[in-house]
Amino acid sequence: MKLTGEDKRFLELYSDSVYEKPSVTVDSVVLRLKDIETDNYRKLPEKALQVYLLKREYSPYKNAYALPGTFIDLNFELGDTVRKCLKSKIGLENFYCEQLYTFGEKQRDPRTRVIGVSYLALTNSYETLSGGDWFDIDMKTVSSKRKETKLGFSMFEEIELKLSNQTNTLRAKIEISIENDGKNETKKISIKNSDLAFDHAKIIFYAIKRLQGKLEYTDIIFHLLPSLFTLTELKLGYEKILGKKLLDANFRRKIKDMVEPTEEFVKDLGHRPSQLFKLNPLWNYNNFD
Amino acid sequence: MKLTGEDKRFLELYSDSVYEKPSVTVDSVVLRLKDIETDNYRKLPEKALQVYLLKREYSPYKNAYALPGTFIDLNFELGDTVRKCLKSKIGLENFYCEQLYTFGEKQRDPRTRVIGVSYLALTNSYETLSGGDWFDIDMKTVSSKRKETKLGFSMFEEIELKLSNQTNTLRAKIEISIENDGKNETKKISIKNSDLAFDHAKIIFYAIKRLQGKLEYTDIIFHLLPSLFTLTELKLGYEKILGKKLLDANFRRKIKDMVEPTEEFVKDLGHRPSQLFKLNPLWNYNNFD
DNA sequence: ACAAAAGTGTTCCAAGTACACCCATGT
DNA sequence: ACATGGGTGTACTTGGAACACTTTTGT
Repeated sequence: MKLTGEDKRFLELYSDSVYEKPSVTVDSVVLRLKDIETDNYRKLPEKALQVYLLKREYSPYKNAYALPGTFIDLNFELGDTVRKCLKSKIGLENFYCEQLYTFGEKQRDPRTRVIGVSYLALTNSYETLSGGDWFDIDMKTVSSKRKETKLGFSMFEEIELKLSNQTNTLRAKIEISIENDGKNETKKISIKNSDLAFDHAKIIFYAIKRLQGKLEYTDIIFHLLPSLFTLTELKLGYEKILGKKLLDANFRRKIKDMVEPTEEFVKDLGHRPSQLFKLNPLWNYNNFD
Repeated sequence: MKLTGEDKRFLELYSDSVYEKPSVTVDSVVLRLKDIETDNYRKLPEKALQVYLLKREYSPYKNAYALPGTFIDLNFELGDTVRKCLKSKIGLENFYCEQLYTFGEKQRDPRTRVIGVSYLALTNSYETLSGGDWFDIDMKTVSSKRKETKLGFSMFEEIELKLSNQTNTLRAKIEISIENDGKNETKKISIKNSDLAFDHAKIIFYAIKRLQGKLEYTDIIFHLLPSLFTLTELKLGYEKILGKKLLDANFRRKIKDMVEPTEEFVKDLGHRPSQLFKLNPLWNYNNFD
């Protein structure tokens, strides 16, 4: 809608300094699927889902690991801020990016009120990043209780998030509690004993859940794979992200329309050469994100 | 993670006034499914999907319709701000609420840089709200072009959003363009000729898409229906939101596990009495939102 | 020969699609 | 009687699940 003359006069006089404002940051969960080579010449490399974290240089949470993020600059769009931040802080340039969730809890940053707009960033290249470290992600449910009540139910789930590499292991526990009284349902997600700075363990948790959810009905996984891949490689990616084994024959049928065979094969592997595939760009899904 | 002694000393000295901060608002898309009675004594009422909008009292966009929203108060959680805002501005108290998306375009508010955290709010009561008006939502694709290119495709879609009641009709056009070059895909969503204030037409569009998406795999629709309902009423709700007809027998099978029959029936309707159902609180889905 | 992965075929079962049909009611 | 919605059954098709099996390669 166009501004009226009255609006323009109003805007000339407008001053927004009267309201106290929060700080706003963008934080990115940068993920990749990394090949983990084995010594057996026949074995294919396994895939590891990894997140890139930076060790904080300053208080608060000095020396703790955190997501790459920055306070926003009022002259940049949010998406551009994410790209600029990842390029300058860790050297990442080509990646897929989507908005994840906005965290605004009063106590999430001890400095001041900070609204954190989080982003999911996926990369398929192995370009060397700087300033931080990749961590293998291992997330599993350690307990899950469900109790039927008179009118509804209550549920309590504990999830352990373990981020590790050769030198560090970071842990966090995520607790999800759901109360349903037959009429209203309340869901609380809280972090306990996190080794990460701020609420970043929770943001990573949201990112993994988003990735798992979208895996099923979008082509999002291809942002984590090289442009040419074997079907087994694709399957290993699915399995790692979903945390469960898939049956080969069924998997191939299921993703058949999403991919296109190429003329290339991978050889010299001690087993039958495997055909390389690429994403079929004509495949589409009817969902909106 | 716990704060260290160093963190505590740092925080005592911390002043955040050096950074220029944006304003942050919360805006809510309040939706309901309203029965539209007909004069034929046999006919069931149709359902209309409606959104509640307020006429702006001040510049900018004075007299234009807008979503209920407010600048955030640093002493309240975001969700509490939404509840407080909707209670005080329109008198809505019981509703389902989930975060939708955060809009941050530089030019979305002519006053200053405003980060808008939007929420989807659903109500199933017909309580009288004040200060604004309900508008029937009618959204349809008016054109859709898809062109295959050498390596990928490009798509352009125009969607018309029409919001109307007895006294007003508001329109907006949403344009979606997707460019896929086989490697990267960029998607742009822009509004043209919106009769609504700010980018609120776009936010409503996002809300409808979210609702449509979650309809298929969650029990979200029950937040728009009374606690007791007939299966036809439920089906009319699905049809209205999805914008397509469903087959009765199949629909009943599909939602069979989600609902529980009660002992009550609706009579005096000029046709066979219909059994009233309620949501089965034990039904659950494995998805995360 | 054999280990490892590539790739196909078959059977069973669950779920979606389309449609025909009967039931119950107030006017 | 009839219009209207309530409700069931059935035949067909599609897609997932489970599993057995063959092919191809480097060492």
